[in-house]
Amino acid sequence: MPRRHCANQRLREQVGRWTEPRNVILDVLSHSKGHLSAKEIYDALYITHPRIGITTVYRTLELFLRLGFIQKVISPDGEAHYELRTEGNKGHHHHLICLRCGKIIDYQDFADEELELVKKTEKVLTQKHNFLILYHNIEFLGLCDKCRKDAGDI
Amino acid sequence: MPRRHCANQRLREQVGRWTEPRNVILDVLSHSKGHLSAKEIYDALYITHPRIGITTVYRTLELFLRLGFIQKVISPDGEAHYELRTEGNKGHHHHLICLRCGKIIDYQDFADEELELVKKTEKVLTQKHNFLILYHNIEFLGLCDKCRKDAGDI
DNA sequence: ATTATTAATGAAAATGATTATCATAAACTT
DNA sequence: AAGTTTATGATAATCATTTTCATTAATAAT
Repeated sequence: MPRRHCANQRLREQVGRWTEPRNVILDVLSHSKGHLSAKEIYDALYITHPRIGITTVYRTLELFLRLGFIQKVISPDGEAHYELRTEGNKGHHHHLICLRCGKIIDYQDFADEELELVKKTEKVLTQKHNFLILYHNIEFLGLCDKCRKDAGDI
Repeated sequence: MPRRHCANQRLREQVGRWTEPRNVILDVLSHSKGHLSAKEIYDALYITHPRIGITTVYRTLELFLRLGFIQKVISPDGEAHYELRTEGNKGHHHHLICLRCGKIIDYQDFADEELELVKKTEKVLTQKHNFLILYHNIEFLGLCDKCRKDAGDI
């Protein structure tokens, strides 16, 4: 388990045993900027750790999700992609998703208002629906630069 | 094809033939508030139109999506749900999604700022990434009222 | 340290949503 | 009414994700 987390009692309990596969999978996630699918993680792993099965990748991603280490983004075709969540609000970003090729672009240049608005909205919703909000996704869907050009056949 | 659309030349071309299945599927969508999965639509149909196959449901949803009649929301487990898109901004809403049971709650009480902010953000993003934004999703993920209570076993 | 206990792993099979195939049927055209 | 084209639906294929279960590795107990 990453050093910054192992002091956290609640996490320690949920984690159970911190194993090599978990270590390596976290490593792959932290050394790639993108939003990796389970398959992509498995492939990246396979080079150095061919013994690690894709089942473990799925199980580990589920664990990391529960622990809040990562975030899940589902692309338009329904495939799940995962990315590391950064500490605090540093690195927090939203997504631009291309409906044609599935490309995911991050953007981070929020207006200051954006964060405030989200906070405010969360508060209202929490009260009104008694919903415990853990995180949010904001995504803009459309066509990316490339696909705009060769999108005659949509 | 719904009367308000049949004057639209571009739509007419994309639609081709307006058939009974398409009519019925649109009907199911417009008579339910929720976010229906393909299976749910198929089941609803089956009572009155057992001859309509689930393949047609999928194909028709894809068509409606292309035409902009409906919107696709993918739940945390990756299953797609579809809902009618309303004219203009009436009925525009965002989602609260429960990570445990997958329940989707709509909310519509935006701050006025929300719409403005979205517009502003869209403009910035369009310019910066040359991305054509068609629509956006804002969703808050967490635990719903019910699941908060019996969530001991997460 | 060694053994016992328990949790994590991985191979293989199962699941389940979505897509592709293709022969048939329905809708338009002439 | 006959011919042409498009949509349909049954079936099979695909593909991401889950389940199952025997094996292995990590922690606890001795």
